[in-house]
Amino acid sequence: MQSSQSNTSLFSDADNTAALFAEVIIPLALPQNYTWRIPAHFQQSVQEGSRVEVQLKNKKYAGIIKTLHTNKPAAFEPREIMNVLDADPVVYGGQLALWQWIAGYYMCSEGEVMNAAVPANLKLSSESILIWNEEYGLDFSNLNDEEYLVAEALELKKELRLSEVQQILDVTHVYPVIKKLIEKRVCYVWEELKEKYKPKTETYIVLNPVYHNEDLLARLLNEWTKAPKQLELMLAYLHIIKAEGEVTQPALLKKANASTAQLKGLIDKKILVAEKRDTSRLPVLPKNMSLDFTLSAAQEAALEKVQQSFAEKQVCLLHGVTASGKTQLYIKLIAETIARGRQALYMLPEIALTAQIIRRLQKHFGGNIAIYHSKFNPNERVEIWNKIKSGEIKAVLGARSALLLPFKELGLIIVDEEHDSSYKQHDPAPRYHARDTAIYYASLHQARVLLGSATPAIETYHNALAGKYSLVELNERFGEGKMPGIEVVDLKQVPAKDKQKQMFSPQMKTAIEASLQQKKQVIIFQNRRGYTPYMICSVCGWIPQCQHCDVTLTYHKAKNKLACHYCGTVYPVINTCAACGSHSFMQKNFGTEKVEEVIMEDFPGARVARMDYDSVKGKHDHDSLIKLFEQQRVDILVGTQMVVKGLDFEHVNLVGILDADALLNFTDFRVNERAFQLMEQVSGRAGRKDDKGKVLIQVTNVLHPVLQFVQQHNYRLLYEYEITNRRHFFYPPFSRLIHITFRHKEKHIAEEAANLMVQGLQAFKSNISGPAEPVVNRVRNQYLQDILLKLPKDAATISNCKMQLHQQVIIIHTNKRYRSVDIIIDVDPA
DNA sequence: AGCACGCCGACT
DNA sequence: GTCGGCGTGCTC
Repeated sequence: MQSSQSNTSLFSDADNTAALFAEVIIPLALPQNYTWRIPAHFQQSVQEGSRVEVQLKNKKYAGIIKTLHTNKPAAFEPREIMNVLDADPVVYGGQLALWQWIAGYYMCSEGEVMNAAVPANLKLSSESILIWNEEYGLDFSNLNDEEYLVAEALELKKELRLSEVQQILDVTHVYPVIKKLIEKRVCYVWEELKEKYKPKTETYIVLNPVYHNEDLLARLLNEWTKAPKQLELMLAYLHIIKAEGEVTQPALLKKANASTAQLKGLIDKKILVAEKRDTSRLPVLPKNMSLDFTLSAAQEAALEKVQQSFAEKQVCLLHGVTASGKTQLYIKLIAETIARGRQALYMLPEIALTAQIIRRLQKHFGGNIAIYHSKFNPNERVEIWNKIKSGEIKAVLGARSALLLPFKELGLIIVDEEHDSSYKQHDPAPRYHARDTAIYYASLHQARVLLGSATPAIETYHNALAGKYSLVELNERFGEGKMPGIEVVDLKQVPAKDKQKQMFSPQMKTAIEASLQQKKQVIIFQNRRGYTPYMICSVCGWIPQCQHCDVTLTYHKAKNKLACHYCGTVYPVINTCAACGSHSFMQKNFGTEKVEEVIMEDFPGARVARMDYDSVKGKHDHDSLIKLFEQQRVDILVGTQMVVKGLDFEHVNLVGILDADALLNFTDFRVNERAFQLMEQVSGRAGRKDDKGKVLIQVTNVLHPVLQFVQQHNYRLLYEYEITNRRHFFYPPFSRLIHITFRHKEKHIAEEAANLMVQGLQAFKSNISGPAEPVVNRVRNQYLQDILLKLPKDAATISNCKMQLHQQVIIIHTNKRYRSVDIIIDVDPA
């Protein structure tokens, strides 16, 4: 990694070599990139995309060179770079261009993008080390207590890391004390930049080359006198090496059943040599590919359509029902991309990256495919990074962050479960949407994007119908798979003997019993966690709400607590009405916790498990619960929408949706879209080959259009319904409304910002023609920044804010505590 | 991200 | 008075 400085003698800094400068990306949220000078002796070794060691303020960083140029900055005198860290660039120009676009589009710094893209072990920053000043002597009389403590430790150990000083002192006092110590010349500071990536090494045992001469070797063995154990080991070694070609130290010792001392003896006698070699941390799989399956006629036709569409359009939406075998299409397309000599990226939402899909891909692509997601450790990441950069790895299966890997020649990006909201990164910048970013990336590099989903996001579907993307439908289940029959149970028809017992209609009960009897499995879907979604005072109707969110509090029976499902605050159970003082509350509705309890009462023989946010905390919980269910060690799985992410279960033949009204009774169109997606996805879990299965939907509003669409499995109808029945459309294909939230802890400042925004947008409004999608982007990119600059001095904090674009909602927030002002602006030109 | 500097309220 | 919290500005 360290570059050589061997050309130093060829160039002197006084040489008339043209002055060279570098714009460097530092992995920090800096307002812009800064420029360093390249001293003459580095001019041969620097390249765009390489890491350089630079000093910024008092710290050293490994930054990445974005551009090299000869324009000397007029406003300041650039410092010199201190070192070139890479002989070869760590990223290609393609990545740098993508970073720039992400930074611009999602309003963050390129450094923040770099932070998200580059493995931690490649983006080092310095650690301060205090070095004892030998000339100081031992006179500690002019030091105070804290200074004395550090000085004493320093005198003993000669140097201290910052973290060690923090252990000695109260954390808040570290810097002032160090400052004093430096002033008093007790010590000085050294900034150390360390390469964190360490290759993994293994010790190989090789024969001293001298004994490659057969005669010499024979004589050595024949004339062997002492140490019979060593001779034994020696013979074993020769045997193994003949069979296997090479052998590592632990393997040798194990196979020869020998001790380290015996081996050491042979090494000391210079007969054998121990050699440390770098090895890979990644599993080594054979690099052969096997595509040992055939596509059905429907799949074959869809594949052909996709391939044709790529000739004219960059992006293709593959709209295929659950279990239609989309993955097999992907595998064919990946193989084809590799055959063309380009790389392929297969993206999945993190939660869907299960062992099952990983094994499946590895079976077909062996060592040509790498897996990449947030659970890999930093060293492994560096190795994957380098292998992708070199082109050794041809395909990657990963979560959204895999998009930022240094692909050399990416030819195909598959975005599976394209509608999944976890493609949008929310919290740390860059707040990018991996699907949209993939599409941009493809346009930069003539790659193709395949979006796959059984329930496409409405904006994707719109783009497909509008002709921006091509559209391929796959409406048939693969193999003998049949679509489940969907039955709606009208809860109004269920006799209301006991309101509480309406959880399961007689139809639902019969169906569950039938499934259990057939030794099949059941999924019960209720999209509310907890025990009781809200409690209501039976005297005055008061409902406990969260102090921060105005959201009703859900009762959790296991924890015996009330919880806000919006902000997560937990409250003790309230027994007294805050409005009238009564002690009588009614529990309203039911969540998964209660469903589980009722099932255990009603179906005593059945094994029940619950899958929701509360029951599966760690990632392993999710995996192991899925495994349990897969192995049929659970009969009934109760869960929230979590049950739809993950896998196809072979033995499920009944899916029950207990309270579809909870999904349907919203006015917001975006929620209808989600309701549809959820119901469609849940329905897709039912039925397989031999048994087409059944979906039972309990609902009061049986005539709800979304419900009817679910029954017909027709997304297009939903889409048209949404257009013709416009409601609150905060969304580009239809919407001219922009919803912006301003947040600041001083409400009047948020209001002021909102007012300025309104003025700006109104000025903008007269220029609008055509669809609103570009309008939103222009407003955001152009006006928002102007507005922030125009804010009064009093509101200067706003200019320091972070902006987050989520779909078309722009949230501006500063600190943890804030008040918000929402504005909804109609930018329709009419 | 760090770190310095300046402002303001809370204390020996 | 001054200590320490937080808000703000700056880094080639």
